[in-house]
Amino acid sequence: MDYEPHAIERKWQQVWADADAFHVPNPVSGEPAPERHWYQLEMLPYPSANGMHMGHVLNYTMGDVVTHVRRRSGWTVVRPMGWDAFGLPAENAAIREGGHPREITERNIKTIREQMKRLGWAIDWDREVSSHTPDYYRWTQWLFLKFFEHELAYRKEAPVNWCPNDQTVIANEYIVDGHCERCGALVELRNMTQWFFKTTAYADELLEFELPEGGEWPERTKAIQRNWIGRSEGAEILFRVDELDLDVPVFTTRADTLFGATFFVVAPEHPFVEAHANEEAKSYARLAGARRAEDRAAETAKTGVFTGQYATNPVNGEKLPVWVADYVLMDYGTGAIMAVPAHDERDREFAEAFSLPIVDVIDDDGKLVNSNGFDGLTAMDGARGIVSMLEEKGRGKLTVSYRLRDWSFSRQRYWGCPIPIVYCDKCGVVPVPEDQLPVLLPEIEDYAPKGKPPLASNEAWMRVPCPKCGGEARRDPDTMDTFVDSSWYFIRYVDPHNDHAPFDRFVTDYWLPVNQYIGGIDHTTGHLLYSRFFVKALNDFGMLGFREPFARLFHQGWVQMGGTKMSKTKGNVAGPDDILGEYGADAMRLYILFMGPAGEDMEWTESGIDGIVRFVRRLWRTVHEVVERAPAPGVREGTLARKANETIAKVTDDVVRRFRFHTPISAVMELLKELSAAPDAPDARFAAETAVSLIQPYAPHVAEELWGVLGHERLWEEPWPVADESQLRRDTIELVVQVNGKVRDRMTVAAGLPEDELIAFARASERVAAYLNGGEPRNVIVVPDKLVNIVV
RNA sequence: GCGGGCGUGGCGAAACCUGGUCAGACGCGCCGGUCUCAAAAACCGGUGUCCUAACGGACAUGUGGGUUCAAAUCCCACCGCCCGCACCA
Repeated sequence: MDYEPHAIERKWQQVWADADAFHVPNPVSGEPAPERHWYQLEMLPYPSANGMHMGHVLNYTMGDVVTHVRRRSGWTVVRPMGWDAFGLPAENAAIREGGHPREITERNIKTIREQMKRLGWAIDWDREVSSHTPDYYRWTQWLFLKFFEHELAYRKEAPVNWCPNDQTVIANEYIVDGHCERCGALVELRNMTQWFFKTTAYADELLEFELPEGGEWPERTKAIQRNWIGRSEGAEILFRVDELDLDVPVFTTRADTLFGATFFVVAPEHPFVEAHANEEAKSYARLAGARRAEDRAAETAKTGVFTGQYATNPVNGEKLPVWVADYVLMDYGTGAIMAVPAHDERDREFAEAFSLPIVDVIDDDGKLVNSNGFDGLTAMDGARGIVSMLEEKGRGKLTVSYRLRDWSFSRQRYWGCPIPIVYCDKCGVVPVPEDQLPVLLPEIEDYAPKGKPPLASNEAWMRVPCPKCGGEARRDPDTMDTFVDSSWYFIRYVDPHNDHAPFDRFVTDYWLPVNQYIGGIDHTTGHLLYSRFFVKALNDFGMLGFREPFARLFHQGWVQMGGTKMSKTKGNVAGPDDILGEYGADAMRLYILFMGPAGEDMEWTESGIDGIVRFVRRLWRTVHEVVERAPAPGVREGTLARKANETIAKVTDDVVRRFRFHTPISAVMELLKELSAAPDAPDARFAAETAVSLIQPYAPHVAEELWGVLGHERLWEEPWPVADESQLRRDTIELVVQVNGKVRDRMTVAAGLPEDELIAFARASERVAAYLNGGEPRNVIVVPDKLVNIVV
């Protein structure tokens, strides 16, 4: 019988579906639960119009291998799937091509779901959720209300990117070189009232990574998050503007250089400018303030204007001119700095551009000079001394500043989760009561923003009685950032049908935190950080029993084409359909994992697929040959059996401990090579069973079929093989004999010999004798059962 | 500038975690063979570099140094490449 992948794959996919093979029910409260349970999760996909690309195939196949190996090793594994279904691409497609974002999204979901099913992944489809359905976003809204209640969601004015031509807010992704990608107009900043999550309230804890037991995150991911949070310790110091009887605080990490401050700078957006600066400074600030920080930073030359005011240095009473300049950022520190041109590169550039004085206060040995009583101190001691002196006078204190900003999640778009808030002239900001959730996303005709969010044009939807006073009120026309949806999907996954709460505490206590999370490193400062924030907050609300969502984290490498990451705009996207059509799912799955280490970037090429196809055919042919020619089953000793046991040990260790997915395939290839050379050996049947069993997580369809050929059934439930330790031991070993660390001979000797006997063997070697030249060894090193090194 | 990572054949890579078996498993490609009228497929064999007719030998894991009886593997420095952040005071 020939190997026909498509027929086999259809057949087994149907069998698994009929058997509900990968569905895992939730534990029932009060009943004893299985001890070893595992939550296997890969980042949920966005339902793109192009279907899956190879990165998805890699990602989910890896998760699938882990799922199968864990399941068959006695773990209860939950492995759900869902859709990050809101978001801009579908809305833009609707504007461009007509249709409704929902229809577009659901069509895409259907396509990808079918691809996933064709790939035969062991997904518990009963748990499928999609963020755009009312029974999901109802709970997104409910959670938002909890954050609002706890004052972790709040409104404030903040600048957004605004395209003056299209009259719309635009996302960073759609800005190219400071211009609107669509129309080319220069993007401006415009202040709007927006919703924020108070992520900064958790800044210190987000730095901690107190992972659950067995948890491990890549060092680089933690480094990126730490860098993003950007904690720096310094001091806040008050400078007085005597004329105005006003204190203006600055943040500095270099209080030791305070005596070197020669001028003072505030950011263009600093309230000081509008209130106290001269006209020239005000007009400079207005212009600068309308430009995006990225554009401001792109300019190398320093610009700024003197405000006409002077601030007094609290340590020496010197009057420093107050400037406004766009190199000072409003949203870091206090938005004002003391400028020390002698010891700060940016301040120096500015001082040189505007001929401001430069005073050295740190000498070449790093000691303070020109600093009154502090001369001679090290920088650290100087800073400490200066700050404590100021503290006594009430003019300064130690403080910490963060780079992390609160998370702005208002989006002036249609295709997202409505914000369950109404605005009442009498009552102000009023949350929609829980029993009125969900606030349904209404059907509208036109998604194009015209100076206001699309929902704002829907008068019937916007007008709503105030939940508090019953008077006329209006809804919030914005929707939520899709990262809100994905900040808790992994919690909903474990209790997806719950219709009286977002999730049940008993169920989440059982499954969560996620044991193994797999996804792209590009989500480090977005989704991964937001999810950690959500979990910490929900824990503080008493809704969850843990504080970190993901115990182990793994990032797959990029599948690239032409040296760059696949992307639609570059047109270098490859999906699985061609390979699925030509060679089937098993070949696709094996091939994507065989390409190289899953954690490293790889260049997509089909050039190696032949090797995988040959391997599968050879497995097919060999198993059939073994069934015909090998004696009855039962023999588990011999050369092939030893190799089989070694392969079991290797595959298991690689997948479970090392998270390596390509080397196990090599190992099974080796086993198969030896097996195909002796298909009639007494232990051939055991070797064949082992090869089929070990390849099952990678190629479940053909493995299942061959398992049947070998006379068994339900391989997906078959216990994962365990290496027979007694078979791993060898009676003889190859003794390596080195002279001065170079291999000069090797010989087969009995295992377990004492050192002196090994030395005797080594010295008896003629080849070794030739290198010894009759001299006496200075030293002899023996590694039992391995080698003898003779040093002369 | 700050932070993280990677350098091994023609190519993807293995061995690095846990120092020890002439480094290069497994696969691609290439070369040769079997089969065929021929080709493809399939199967078998070869394939780091250099010297040699051969036997055999020398060299070889980005560069330099260190630790060690022994280094691709551990440590340090440098070079090259990649990624993240960045006028963050």
